[in-house]
Amino acid sequence: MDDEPPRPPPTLHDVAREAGVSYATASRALNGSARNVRAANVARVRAAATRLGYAPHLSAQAIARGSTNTAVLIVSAIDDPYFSSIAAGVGEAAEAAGLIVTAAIADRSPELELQIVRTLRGQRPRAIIIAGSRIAGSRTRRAFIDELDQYRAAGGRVTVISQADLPFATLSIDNYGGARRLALALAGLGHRRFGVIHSGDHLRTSADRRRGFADGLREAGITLDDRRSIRCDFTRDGGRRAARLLAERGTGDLDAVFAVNDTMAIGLMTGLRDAGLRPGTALAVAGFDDIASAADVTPALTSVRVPLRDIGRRAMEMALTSDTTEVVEVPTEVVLRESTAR
Amino acid sequence: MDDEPPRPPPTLHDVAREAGVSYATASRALNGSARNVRAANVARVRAAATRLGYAPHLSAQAIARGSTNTAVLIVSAIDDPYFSSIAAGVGEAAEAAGLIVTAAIADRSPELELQIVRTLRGQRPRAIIIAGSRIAGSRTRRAFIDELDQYRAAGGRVTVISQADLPFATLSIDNYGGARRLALALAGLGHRRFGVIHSGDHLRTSADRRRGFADGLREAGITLDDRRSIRCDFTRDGGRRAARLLAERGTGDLDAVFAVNDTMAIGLMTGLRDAGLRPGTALAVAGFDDIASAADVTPALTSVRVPLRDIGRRAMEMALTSDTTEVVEVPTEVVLRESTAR
DNA sequence: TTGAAAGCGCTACCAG
DNA sequence: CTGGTAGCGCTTTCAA
Repeated sequence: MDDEPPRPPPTLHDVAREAGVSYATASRALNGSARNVRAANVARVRAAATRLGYAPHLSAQAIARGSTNTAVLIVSAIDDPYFSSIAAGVGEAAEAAGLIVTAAIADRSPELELQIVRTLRGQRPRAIIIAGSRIAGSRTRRAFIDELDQYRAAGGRVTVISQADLPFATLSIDNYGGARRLALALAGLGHRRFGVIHSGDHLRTSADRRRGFADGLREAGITLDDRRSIRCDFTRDGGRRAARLLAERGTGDLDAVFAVNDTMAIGLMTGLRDAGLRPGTALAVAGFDDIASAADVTPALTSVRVPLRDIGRRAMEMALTSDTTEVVEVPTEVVLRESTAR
Repeated sequence: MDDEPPRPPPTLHDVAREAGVSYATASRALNGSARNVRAANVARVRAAATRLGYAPHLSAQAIARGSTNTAVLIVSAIDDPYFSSIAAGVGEAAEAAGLIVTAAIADRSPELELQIVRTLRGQRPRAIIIAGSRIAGSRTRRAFIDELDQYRAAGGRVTVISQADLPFATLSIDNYGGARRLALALAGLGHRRFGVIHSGDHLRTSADRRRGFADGLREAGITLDDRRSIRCDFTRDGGRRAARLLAERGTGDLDAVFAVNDTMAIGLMTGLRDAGLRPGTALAVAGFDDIASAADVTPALTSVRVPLRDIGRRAMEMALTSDTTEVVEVPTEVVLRESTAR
């Protein structure tokens, strides 16, 4: 019933006519330097715009001005506390800067991610923020860098989160150091026989955390036996699956497990419980990221704090200000809770 | 060191020249109907584009074509499992439809939300999806509806999630019914003296769930005493604060608490524990939404399942297909777990 | 302070 | 199949 043929939205032209002024004046009054327009006219134009429900065509503005008010954020998954916290920070900073955020989810493959960057570059955004990437060692790496270089050559800003191996401004999370200190702390608590739940070394974050953990243990005189590691998805369900495997193979040779992120660790805890093993008692568990849920599970999860929201905010700010390809190291902090021995 | 003056990105013109064909041919080969171009030329143009790192200016395309490939998603907070799950679904469907998603976070005020809709309408998106809104009873309501009506009059699609009181296509979550059935189930388990943790009735979702819960109890012959209700933020920390208040005033008159969403319920559980009260034992707790964490806390949280990701996906699909302002009711399902009596 | 008009990068129509 | 060109909605000189 409401199916009238779409009537095109009013243009600046319509507003000008309605207000009885010229096109140029209307433009100035609405979106330009209104101070160069007689007050009465400004009012007239504003009124006409409201009456008509005028909303400036952002694409037309972009093309005429030669610039946009857009920023692009690329994440691997938005329903993951790690990324959604970062996204919240990015959104906060974007709002402060008057930018609109376009979010892309690149959860499948490096190819898709490359494709996304290429497309989104076409938006001519002011900044591109890459949080979490599968590109690291992949075949697409070169093309990816080229794409972003081209973007930067045209005046675009790139900030990468956590991936210090790309030649762009980077907010580098100290994954290695955090994991290393976590290992030392756990050894200090008396844990000796460790397992690691990780996602394979193609995910840079997983690789760095695993390496840091192993090195920390080594410093404490403990050797990490790779046969006690389990590789699974970087997700809650990955963690659960790992728990099942662990339960099947028996946990007699373990007294603590480090999962390379909290989401996995929490899934692991639930999975252990399903298998009749009490996490924190039968087997200590530690994660990484210190997402909000870490403090809400029982026993509360030992983790390594990463100021994710803050990182998102700073990534946006860096993109907007820094000229260089500087690398800023974000410190991480071990947070001991009940899931590991006291 | 890398600070050369930005060289403007290559245009189609550059590509055409590089390929030795006309502007029009280049356009056709790249973004138009390539089948109307001799294969050799297509190849030449593609090669030139790659060589130059050409990416079509999306705004220019939008303006020339008169349409975009954009969809807009408005949420109240992205770092909240409720919204991020919906966002994941929206993203999934958007990708399938070849759309780019612009996400706006409207966490402050109805005014800001109105402002956002107005701005984003300027993007001329194909669809606007509103998930969670503070507009419901507010003063801005009329202006908000006008804004969206204008958008729709120009051929835009609007889908609202959960807010069945706006005159747009709606994916209505059965908040009332779910809460009502939850109340009946809890009464069936033997719980008698209930408290409710809510966020005030200006948040439609909170109001509906509270009302449904009260009505369900009434059917079971139980009267909900409003003095046992606590109003707090719609967040985890809101729930924690409620727990503190509850602990202070004493929980002697309660044997179960319903928090109007899981995030609050989980914060409540943590807060109770901090106060030395064992949730699920001293006091039963139930939530709403059945977010992933609900199954991961201990005791596992009784809740009402809402298929959030699915809702996001369907919202996008509805926006793209449905012509009408139909209202689709999404059923919810009570999930009993250990946080309530067995 | 105003209006006219030249673009911005691209699509699509019209001739050839 | 190809090239020329008139717009798309807006900003921003340039003159008046």
